[in-house]
Amino acid sequence: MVDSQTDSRTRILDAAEAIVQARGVPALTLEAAARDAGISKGGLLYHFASKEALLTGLLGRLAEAMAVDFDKAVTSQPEGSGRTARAMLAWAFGAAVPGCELQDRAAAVFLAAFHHDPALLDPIRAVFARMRAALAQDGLRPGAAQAIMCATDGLFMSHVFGLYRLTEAELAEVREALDMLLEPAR
Amino acid sequence: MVDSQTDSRTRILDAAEAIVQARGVPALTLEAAARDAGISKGGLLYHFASKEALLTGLLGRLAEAMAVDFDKAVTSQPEGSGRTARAMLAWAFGAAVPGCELQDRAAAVFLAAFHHDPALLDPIRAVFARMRAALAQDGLRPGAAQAIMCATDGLFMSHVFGLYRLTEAELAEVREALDMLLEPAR
DNA sequence: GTAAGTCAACCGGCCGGACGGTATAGCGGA
DNA sequence: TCCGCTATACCGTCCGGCCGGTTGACTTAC
Repeated sequence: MVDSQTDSRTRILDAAEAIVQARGVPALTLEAAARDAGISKGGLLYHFASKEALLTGLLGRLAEAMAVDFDKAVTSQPEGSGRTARAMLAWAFGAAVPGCELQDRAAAVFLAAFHHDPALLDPIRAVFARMRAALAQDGLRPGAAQAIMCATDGLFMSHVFGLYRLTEAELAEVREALDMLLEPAR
Repeated sequence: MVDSQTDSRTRILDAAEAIVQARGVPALTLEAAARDAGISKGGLLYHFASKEALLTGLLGRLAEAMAVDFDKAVTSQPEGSGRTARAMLAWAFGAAVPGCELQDRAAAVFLAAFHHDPALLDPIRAVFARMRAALAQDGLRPGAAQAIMCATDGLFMSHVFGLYRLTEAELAEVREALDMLLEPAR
């Protein structure tokens, strides 16, 4: 199920994410998470006093991972106009094809948390707000950066719900189209 | 809760959608749907033999409404290159601001159905596939039309999960940026 | 050095409640 | 009378949460 050795807390979180990914939100029960993490239900409840606490833990971890990952994408882009938007494109299209581990994790945590209580997504909302703030002063035409973010979010949603999946060729074409929006303010 | 007079079947579907919108997916129980539809649980089960049947009914209705609405948006656009993409923009941005009734309904049905069984979304997937097929032969630069669809889907997702909400001014800016992608193949 | 005490970590069984689904009886119009 | 529709009562299951108890490592006391 999940690597032993690592501390129980992260083993539980890993197991919970894996369950949602593999068997869906309804399958995420405290018993199942405990079992897959290799501990008893009581043991799980020692670390997370309620299901909500477990979900809060999942979200905190995800929000931090997303923020770190995104910041890394930004700093790896050359400075200048449209830096944040370029980072977002690189981030989204880099994650869309391969293991896209973070993408899958995000989808699972999103759905599980939202199902229990939409307010649990607040940490993620904060991350998105930060991204939007950075995009707003990116030096691009107003709206262009936000349009790029919407597009990457749309790709993410199509992935979450499995509505459609673009081939690599299609992805490249979409990216090429979005690159057009990167030209600085006219 | 829901208008009387109309036949029970649609009253039940309306009530189910309203419950999810108002109180979330977990609140959608057969009892609650029956009560809000002004009917007993047994009565509901006469019309929908199981919860899955109820969700299937919701999805069928939604898929048809979406297809009809989208086709209407297409035919109301002048013919020519990029017609489908223009329709999609008009559709999404027309629905993003006001009552956006269909948008809210879609969100509710999406979440409820996906939670029960992701395969239930197949009718919706068919609608999306039709849209993508229409976009692919829209006469635009390859990828531009799909990029527009991704952007509108992103707007939809931000709405579903309440991740962020654009002001009308921001929406107008985003649309202006996306309009740039409408220029015919270079 | 060892006995006593302490504390975090964990176990596993139990309970109350809710939900999906079934069974069966009742009602009103054609 | 028959049939479409509705109401009521009930069952089995499952899940979240709780609780008493256990282990083992580490400190302290003598």
